[in-house]
Amino acid sequence: MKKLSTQFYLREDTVTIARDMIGKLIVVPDENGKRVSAMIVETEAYLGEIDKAAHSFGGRRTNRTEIMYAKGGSVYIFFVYGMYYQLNAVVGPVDHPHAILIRAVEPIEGIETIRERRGKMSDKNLTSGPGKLCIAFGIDKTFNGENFRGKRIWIEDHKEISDADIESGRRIGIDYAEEYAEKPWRFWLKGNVYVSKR
DNA sequence: CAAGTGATTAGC
DNA sequence: CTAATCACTTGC
Repeated sequence: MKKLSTQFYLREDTVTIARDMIGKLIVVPDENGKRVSAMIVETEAYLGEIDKAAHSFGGRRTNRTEIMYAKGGSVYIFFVYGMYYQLNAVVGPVDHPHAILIRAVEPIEGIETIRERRGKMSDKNLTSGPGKLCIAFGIDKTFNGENFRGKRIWIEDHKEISDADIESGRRIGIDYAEEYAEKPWRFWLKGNVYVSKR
């Protein structure tokens, strides 16, 4: 399968990109170069300047958010709650600080490696949340600033998903964002068991 | 259901 | 400098 084009990430309609990422395959080779991959089943769009839930709201530009201002296709990793990393794809042109949070994936290749990294955990809990999938892929702060067409991590075409199989709704864990907390900018694959609970 | 954990940020 | 907050997970 082939890596998604730069063009895919450079579009300015962040919500559409979030929807289009459902069904794509994330690949992160392990320490031996073996493919570990998973299909994206849940995403959330964060619309930079205008979105109170986004780290870059109001054009906020700090060490952490700097990478959101880079070119679409860049990898944005941040750390929350003192223990977990979150994987995001920066989208849009330079100085357009939008990003897509990858919230849940379904393991496809290298499941044994994923099970090992996750410890004694039921299969359904392997990658069904943004912090979980980072552990499953071995993603940490050093991935921040990488590119989704690079060697450590990339996204490939995998499966076409029709609109009938996609649901959308409000985003999770951003109740502080007032009117933006209600925006239906979360997308998931209908009925998939790896979609995060809550 | 609530604790845990530490980077990040805003506010002095 | 200090204190509050946080795009979550797990084990009780």
